[in-house]
Amino acid sequence: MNDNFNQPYNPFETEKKIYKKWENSGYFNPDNLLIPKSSKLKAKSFCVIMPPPNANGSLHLGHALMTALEDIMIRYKRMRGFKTLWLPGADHAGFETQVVYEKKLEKEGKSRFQIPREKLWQEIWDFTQANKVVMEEQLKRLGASCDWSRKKFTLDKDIIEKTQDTFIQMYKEGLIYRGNRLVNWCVKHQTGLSELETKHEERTDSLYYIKYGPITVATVRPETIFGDTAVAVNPKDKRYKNLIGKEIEVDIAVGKINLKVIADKIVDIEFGTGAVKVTPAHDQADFEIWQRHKDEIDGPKEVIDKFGKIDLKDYFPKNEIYEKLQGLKVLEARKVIVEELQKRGLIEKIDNNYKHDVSLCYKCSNILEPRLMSQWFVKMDTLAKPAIKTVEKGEIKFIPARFKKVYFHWLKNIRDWNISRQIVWGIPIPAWFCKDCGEIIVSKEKPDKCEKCNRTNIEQDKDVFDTWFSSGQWPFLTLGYESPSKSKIKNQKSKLTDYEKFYPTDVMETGWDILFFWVARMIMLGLYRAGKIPFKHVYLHGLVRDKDKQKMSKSKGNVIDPLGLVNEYGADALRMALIIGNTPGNDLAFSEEKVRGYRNFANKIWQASRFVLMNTEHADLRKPSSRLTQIRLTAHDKKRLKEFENLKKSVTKEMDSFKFYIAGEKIYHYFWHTFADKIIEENKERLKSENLTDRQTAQFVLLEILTGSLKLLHPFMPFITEEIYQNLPDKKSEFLMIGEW
RNA sequence: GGGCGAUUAGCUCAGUUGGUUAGAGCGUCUCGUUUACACCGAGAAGGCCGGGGGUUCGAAUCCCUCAUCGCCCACCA
Repeated sequence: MNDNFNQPYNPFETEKKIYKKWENSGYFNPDNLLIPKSSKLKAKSFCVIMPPPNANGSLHLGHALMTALEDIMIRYKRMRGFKTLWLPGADHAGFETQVVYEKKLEKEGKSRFQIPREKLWQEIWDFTQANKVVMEEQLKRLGASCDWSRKKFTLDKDIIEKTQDTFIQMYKEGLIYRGNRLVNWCVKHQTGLSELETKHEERTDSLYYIKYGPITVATVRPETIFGDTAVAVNPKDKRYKNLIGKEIEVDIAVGKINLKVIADKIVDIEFGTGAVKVTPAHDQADFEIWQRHKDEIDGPKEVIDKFGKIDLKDYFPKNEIYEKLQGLKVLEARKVIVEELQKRGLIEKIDNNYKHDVSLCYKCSNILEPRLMSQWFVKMDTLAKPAIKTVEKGEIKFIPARFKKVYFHWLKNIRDWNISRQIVWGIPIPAWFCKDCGEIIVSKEKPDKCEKCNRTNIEQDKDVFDTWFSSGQWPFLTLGYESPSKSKIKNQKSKLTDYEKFYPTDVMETGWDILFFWVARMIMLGLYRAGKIPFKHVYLHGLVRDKDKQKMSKSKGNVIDPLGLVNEYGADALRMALIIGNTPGNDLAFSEEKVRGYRNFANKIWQASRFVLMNTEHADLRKPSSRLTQIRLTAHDKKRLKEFENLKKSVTKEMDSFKFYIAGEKIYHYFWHTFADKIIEENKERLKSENLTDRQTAQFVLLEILTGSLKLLHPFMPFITEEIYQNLPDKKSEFLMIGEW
């Protein structure tokens, strides 16, 4: 018995040692993998692009789940003889990271608005680089068998350039336009957001009924009346029939304005008074009403500034009321204007129990202020159609399949995508503006002069891309996609590129919560730019919750650090706890007890292996010739071996259909309750036997099943299985990691 | 307002196209110091498979309906 087998099993030292060995072996890199001669699969490839974790903190349990799932797929395919690539990376995560960094600054009593652009950018760069190092170490501790030689960052030079190329190409083809539209503006973070970055919450507010001359309108936002440009009613509403098309004089305290009454079918006759004030600059629905009635009514009048404060200077002369309101925040202004209107007897009634939804910033939960801004938009309908089709045709499969419906619904109702962000942390938009004539020039390099007026007063768009615009291109960018013209020249003679070998990738494994943010956009952008789907399968895992099914959050104090668990119980145990009983698409109730249970299992594997090896090391099983002559399998032995073969088949089947939670449980159950509890027990007598044949037959059976079991277990519990394999008397390959399944 | 999911043992969940007495882990209880393992072994208790109706020789599984919970989407001021 060799000294390596201390007990109980100690994962801490073993796991670090084993990972180093793997890493030094080079077998994480598919280029170094030899395809076994016996494999019928030849040089088939298998590729998973890791969802790049945000480089703004350390890994949480969700990342550990992602790592476990993907590593299982990768290790399984590698053992099945595929040229297997798992490509790691990290995401600069624009807005997310900037918010994290801002919070850090706030704690130090600083504000990002006081730091010059370039300096802030450099600070966040250093911050993310430091985080990347930590994250990579953590991935290694979890056993991730990814190819570090190919790791990518979303701000790598080539990624930035190719992201910008896509933008330029889309602009040229009319898929991207600059539009002056209402965007979701976060007053705190001072940036616009896409509709996916908003959340909705029900609020109880007051609904004010305000007299607009002969008409009474109902509104929750009386402070926007300064920006009114019309009153809308439903064309079928008899009450207002003779007012449609006429102008009415409205007293709005700060002055009097004339508003045209228009008919629009969006107005609900039943709601309120059936009449709506139209404020195109500060309400999405009103903006759209204006677009339908451009000829009849005035356009947007902005009376709220980017800080969420009232600004009347462009539209009203200074007077007493003006002075009271100017510069007030929205909610304060609301009080003041209501008071003033009440004084004038213009408030008909107030419903204080009005329930409605408000849009909030998904990060800070402040109410979003719709604001009129010039931004870059991606026209989505053209991109969405092929993305729908390819899933309908089954070229991309969802696991679980029900997410297809959610995907279709979103794509069929998709709205144009605002990709401009008013932050510093991100990929610069390759666009330039002529300060003299306003011409827009889309180009990576600064143009010498304006294409239109020939003057040289040119400045770059200060905005950066929505982070999902770059990560949406991740699969083909990380694999080194080159546009066809370039790649032709380059590869006439040379070997296949990664892109040619691995794209489309095989599986995209990620959380269902970013189905729209990321998965849908990768499909659209992959089809658009590379002309091919980015992946064949989408495996969506759920959220890791605490044992009471509560969402883990810092404020609740129920966050569990995966590395703490790795240190205490080992990565193998943590991986099992995350995988078993966890079906795709469903959230997981996670508890430390579960990890402890699988730590016990790891020890079980250790002890059983120890027993088998203790009883075989002097058996001289190393020489096949002696083995063959001394072994006589009984009917029962054959039954046991057959039983294992059946297990292997069934586990293989589950692995191939992405049912890792079942595969893992089957092998777990077999190893503990069949191999350890039954097979070892029933062979103890024979191991003590005087009869050499009996003894060696028992040794053979135990060793055979142990080795096979280690293989089946390896994708799930890579460390302990490799460590034991290294101590086996006759191992066929250098590592279990590249052993034949 | 649309849509999705869930409801199975005390807890967390499986149950693949309908097919014997419905499974696992954890927990509970009883027994056991058999030299691989107490991070263990042997055994046990525990379920009108949310309610109601239907299809079927047969339903946890298919259909309808109701209830409760969770989630996503949506420009009703």
